[in-house]
Amino acid sequence: MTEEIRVRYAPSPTGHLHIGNARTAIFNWLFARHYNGKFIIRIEDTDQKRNIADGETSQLDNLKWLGLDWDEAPDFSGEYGPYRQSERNEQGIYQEYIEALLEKGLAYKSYKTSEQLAAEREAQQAAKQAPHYVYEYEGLSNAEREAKYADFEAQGLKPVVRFRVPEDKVYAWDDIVKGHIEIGAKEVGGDWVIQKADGMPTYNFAVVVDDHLMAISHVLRGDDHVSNTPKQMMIYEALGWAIPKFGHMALIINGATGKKLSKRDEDVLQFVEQYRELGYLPQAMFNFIGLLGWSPKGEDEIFSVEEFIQMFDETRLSKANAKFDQKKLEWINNQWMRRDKDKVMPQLIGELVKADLISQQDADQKVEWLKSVIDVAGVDGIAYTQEIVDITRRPFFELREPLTDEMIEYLTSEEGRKVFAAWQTAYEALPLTATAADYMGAIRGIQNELEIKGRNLWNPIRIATTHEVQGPNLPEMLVLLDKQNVLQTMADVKAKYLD
RNA sequence: GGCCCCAUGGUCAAGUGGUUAAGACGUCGCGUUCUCAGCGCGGAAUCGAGGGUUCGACUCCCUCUGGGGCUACCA
Repeated sequence: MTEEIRVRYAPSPTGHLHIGNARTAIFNWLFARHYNGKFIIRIEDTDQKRNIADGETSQLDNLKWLGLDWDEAPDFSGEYGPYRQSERNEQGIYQEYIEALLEKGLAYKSYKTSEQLAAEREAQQAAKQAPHYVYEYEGLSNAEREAKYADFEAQGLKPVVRFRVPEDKVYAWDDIVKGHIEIGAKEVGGDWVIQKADGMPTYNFAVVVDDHLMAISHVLRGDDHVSNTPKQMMIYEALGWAIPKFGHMALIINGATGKKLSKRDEDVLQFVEQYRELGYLPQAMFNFIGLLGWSPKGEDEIFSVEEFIQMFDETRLSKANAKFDQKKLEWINNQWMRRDKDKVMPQLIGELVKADLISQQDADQKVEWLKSVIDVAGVDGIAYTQEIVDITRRPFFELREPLTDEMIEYLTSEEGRKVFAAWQTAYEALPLTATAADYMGAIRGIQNELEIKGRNLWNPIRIATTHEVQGPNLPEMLVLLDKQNVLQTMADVKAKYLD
């Protein structure tokens, strides 16, 4: 490739950053970074009704969080700005080309009302025809058409501008991911709107003007844009512009519904922000998304962003839709948490504070203790940082109360009582400086003395000290627990269940 | 309905005419162990169907089936 690679991610600020959008952004970014090209962000905010206030900032913020950066964007304009379509519209950029098309007779003004349009469509459907726009000025001369315009204007109607589709043509391109595709012009549904009644350009028109003016070389986007491509090619052709290379990536699908992941699917967390809040790591999200619809050469699964850049190869993009696999995401995140344990530690501690298990002040003072607690509880088995709360809550921060029937049974059985008594004595006798090995020694001592082992030995001890029958390695936990508290806990258990 | 795309285990997928059809997630079993997690070992599980082409098809072609996308004054 000789010309400069310039790709873009062009979100509309109608919501927060969705997994599907994030993937489009990531692959475009990888494409740019791998080939030393430019990555541009353009905001497509031509639907004023659907724009939401923090849509743009939220999208950019989450993109940044994922580790992306950009060469040109609304917040630090490059030489092809502005990068917001609303601003470009204000500058008359689209208007200029709409007028050019109007002048050449390649587009025209249409005054049909939405009621008329709906009626036409209904009639067509009733007649089992594909919905299709009906050109209203057939056979009229320019002057006659202008006269009609004036008529409609006099009635106070606002026009849209429609592109006159050359229906006998076939639009074909070699798609970067799907290969050769061709679609007949008559399939686009007739003359389509390029400028809305409010003066805003439509997506399919603006995207062409902007991609051309911004010198975009490759357009990598979702499969759902395939049928837009012929419309866009018409505009390139009508304006005499070179057509960029297109690549249409397979979509991400909701495993439950089998449909394109939609913002309305509530069974799947699908905003990057939601994962961020649960404590997924950005490099894990990137890793997971980067493997969705793309596969590397070897057998590894865990890659850094740098490795992705280095490995990127657009020919390995998958043509088949991929289901979103939450379990795999969890596994990948787990791998990253373990790999970057030290880096994740502050975040893990933060979760405990957020969950009110400990105050910020105490947390600051007891950092080393917290690290040990987290270490003993085990990061190895959790999917995301927020889960650290559940696995450390008991017995490090609060005891289960009351005991379950199963626990009471372990405790009050004949063997249980013996173990409890022996353990109470042994524990009291151990010094404050006792190590995990010392605790283990004491427990083994009881085992030998009473000839009780396994659960019948361990469960009464666990219950007496932690109110649990399961949890991390007990000797290691005991080191971290406050001796006075544990003694008190044992005394309480004894008074309540054993006396 | 029309047009377009897709099709390897439950999921992500490698594979580009000759392979024992990789690997990962998940799942199941065994082991380690007081339990959970982890770790180790092992197992089950895939080429949607039918026709061709070929000495030989998961790989190429056709048909069918199934799935998905689009079909707006949304992007």
